[in-house]
Amino acid sequence: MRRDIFQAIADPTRRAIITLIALQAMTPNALSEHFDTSRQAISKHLRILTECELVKQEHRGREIYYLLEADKMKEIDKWLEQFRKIWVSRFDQLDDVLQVLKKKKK
Amino acid sequence: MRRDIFQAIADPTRRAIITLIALQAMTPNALSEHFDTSRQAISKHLRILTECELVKQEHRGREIYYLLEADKMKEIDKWLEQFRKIWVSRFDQLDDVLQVLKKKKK
DNA sequence: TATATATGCAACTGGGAGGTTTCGCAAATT
DNA sequence: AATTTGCGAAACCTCCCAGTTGCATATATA
Repeated sequence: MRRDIFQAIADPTRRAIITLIALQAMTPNALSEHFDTSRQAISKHLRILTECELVKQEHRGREIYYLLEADKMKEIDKWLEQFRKIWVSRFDQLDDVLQVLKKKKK
Repeated sequence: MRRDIFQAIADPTRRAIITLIALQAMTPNALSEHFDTSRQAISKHLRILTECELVKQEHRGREIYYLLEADKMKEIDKWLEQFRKIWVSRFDQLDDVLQVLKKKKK
């Protein structure tokens, strides 16, 4: 079974879970109230997120709080890095154009 | 059919395609030589990437060059933004720790 | 004009993913 | 001790998705 972070964030429900627990740790029950699916379905999503180490458990009595491992998100950031260079060069090109226009004005 | 950028980059082959054409525009044939799948399979991936506006076509004779719409990648960057705040606060906490250590040294 | 090349599209297939329902276990409550 | 509550795991179902094969179309070449 493929289990990487990109596959994990592909599902909109999982992205919503991530956003929710980014604010504060939550239990599966509390989470499932925010969605139109069963608690078990949420649990499956949490299992996947856990396997990707995007999420961590914290047992408190019979409740399990899930909290975000925000650092793991940096992997996506890292992958985006290669494209940021392109964005920058685009901006550079735009700068060049603006420089030319400036000179013409003078 | 769901067609969003997160689902698009979930597939490792599509991520590789994106990385390849980020360097230079390529045809489906040229692309398929980099993979262990048929040209048609690559074409399907390109279709999905096109529908997500992650990729643009450029017809030259009977060849079709695919080039990256790098700006579209910013959408991922945008989604990551909400977690960057958490990274920053983590760094701040680390800074605090370092400050304390510094003071103790003095 | 006939052939080779580059590509997209349709039909089919197997496996995986997300959902539900049912069950069992552990902790809290009565 | 009996019951309620919170949770995960297993079994099952449906549907989507990535892959293949075969075919149609358009452009270049002989």
